[in-house]
Amino acid sequence: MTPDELSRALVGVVAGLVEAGELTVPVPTAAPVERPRNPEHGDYASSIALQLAKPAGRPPREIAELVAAQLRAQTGVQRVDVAGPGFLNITLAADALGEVARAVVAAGPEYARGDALAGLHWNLEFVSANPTGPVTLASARWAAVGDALARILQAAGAEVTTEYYFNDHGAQIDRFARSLVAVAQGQPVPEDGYHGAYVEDVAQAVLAKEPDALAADDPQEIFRTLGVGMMFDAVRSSLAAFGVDFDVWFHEDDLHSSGRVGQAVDRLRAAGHVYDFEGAVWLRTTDFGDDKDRPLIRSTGQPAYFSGDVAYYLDKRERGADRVVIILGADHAGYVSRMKAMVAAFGDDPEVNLELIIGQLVNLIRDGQPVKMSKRAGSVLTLDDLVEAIGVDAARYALVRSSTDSTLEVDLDLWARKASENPVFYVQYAAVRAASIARGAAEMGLAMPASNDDVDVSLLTHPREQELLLALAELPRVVAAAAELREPHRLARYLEELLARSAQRFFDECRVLPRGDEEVTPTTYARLLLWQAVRIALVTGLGLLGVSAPERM
RNA sequence: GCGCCCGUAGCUCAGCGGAUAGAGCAGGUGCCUUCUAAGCACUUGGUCGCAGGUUCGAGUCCUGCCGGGCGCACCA
Repeated sequence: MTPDELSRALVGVVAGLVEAGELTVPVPTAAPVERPRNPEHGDYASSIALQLAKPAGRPPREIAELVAAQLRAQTGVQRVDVAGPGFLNITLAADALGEVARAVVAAGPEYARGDALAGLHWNLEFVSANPTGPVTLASARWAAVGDALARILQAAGAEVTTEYYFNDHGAQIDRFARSLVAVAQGQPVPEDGYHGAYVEDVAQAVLAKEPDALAADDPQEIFRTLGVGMMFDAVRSSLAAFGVDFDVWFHEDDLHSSGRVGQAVDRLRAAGHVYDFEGAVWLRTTDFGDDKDRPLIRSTGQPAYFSGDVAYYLDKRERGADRVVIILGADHAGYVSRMKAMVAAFGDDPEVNLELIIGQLVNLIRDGQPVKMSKRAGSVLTLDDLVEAIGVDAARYALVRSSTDSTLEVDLDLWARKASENPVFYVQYAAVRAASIARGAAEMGLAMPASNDDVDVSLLTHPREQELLLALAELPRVVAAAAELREPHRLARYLEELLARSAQRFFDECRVLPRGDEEVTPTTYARLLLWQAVRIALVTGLGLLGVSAPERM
């Protein structure tokens, strides 16, 4: 019996009591089912009686007793106690709990899937850095989080399109091009230009391709086109090495050249939210809660950066996105109100159609000291540097395992270690042990029964087995919660603190394969089935985070 | 000054209104002729920043303070 099934059973019990006239309350759509912290409080606890007390106008313990009496009659429920102010402490029968292992193996990778977000099309944009330099450490966090979130939303039933928005239009690009030209001419980079060592590399690469570039009519245009193209390739290649690809690589320039920026502005003007002032065109975002109005077209006639955002949002909606999600760094927190206002100006609901995830920054620690970053000197730490230092799996896991609301410290020494104190190693090692046992069984010629239905899962009564089964039962709920809250770190924490930990403890206390002349028993098969379930859950869970689960290490 | 985020064990961090607040690291102590000890167990360590409020119940929600991070352009 899974927690979801138990929740439905509780709702059914309440409905029955209402129908029988023993309880007068609106029947809830779902009943809370939690894993109690204290194991003495059973496998699961429900506060349903506490929540019904008020609408029923009766003491919670009295309601709890009514529900408990009915719940005890359910198959799979071994014991129900009323505790404290009115909690129901529920213990499942061993066979009902053991069925979880069979269910996981039967479902395979589908076990983690749900349908909570089915029917909605999500557009998820992340990273979206200017093509004026390598992918930075901060962007790396959004690559890891965004990619994991996309996988998790899909696992929750959503249709997801991932997008990268190249800001390849406007002043920053011009500065980049001027920097390339300056370097190519052997002159110092302009004050407002780009100073990293890579600028030299790109400039040389442009010259290698177009040796006469500097003598052309418009050298800056050649350096702009070729240089930006090279940065596109560099960004895509860094992300690909990180295991991140996008469904759509969107170019800001397309919005301008195709006229969609103009169309979006016209549409807002027709809706009455645009005005002209001192030669510039403004969106009256203050009508929708912004601090000040924002320019769409500058008095120079050049479109302001914001106009691209406006047209891009409209474009996403017109391409079918019900929910537009954008992951941004904390340095863009100031954009939230104008973006929300723009959504409202289009007549959409800013609380529904646009979601901005503002994530905090990343700091690196090496030898116990912060790794210093100086953008000015160009010594910005990059995604490539991080991958080189600790590898893709550790990098992705480290970047995804904390709430995006918290600034993140990544201790390079810790994440490079091949030991259990390294969280990603710990989780992967649990999966390796599962694989190792399956290999051992195969080498012994130990074949599972023809059907998993013939495995007696009621034999899984050891405390470590029960703990592990309860952990396995949580996976679908954890994935659903991570999707609904847009918090992939919940899945990582579940994997290391609950699933892998339970598996390691199970490994330590419960021998599976027979030694020497020991007999193969029904328990052997039950445990092999349990390990199969664990491996599936770990591989699936790590997969949703974009982290591999090796067969051996 | 205004806005957003954070403040939980010595350190790094979990904890979508539930019972006696958790994990890893660091400190202390045990367990390897046994499926990978690349592991496990035990143990030390908390005024959940402070003060009010909401309610059956607050680390969690609200208000105000204190401390830290990031923003506050006709830049992108």
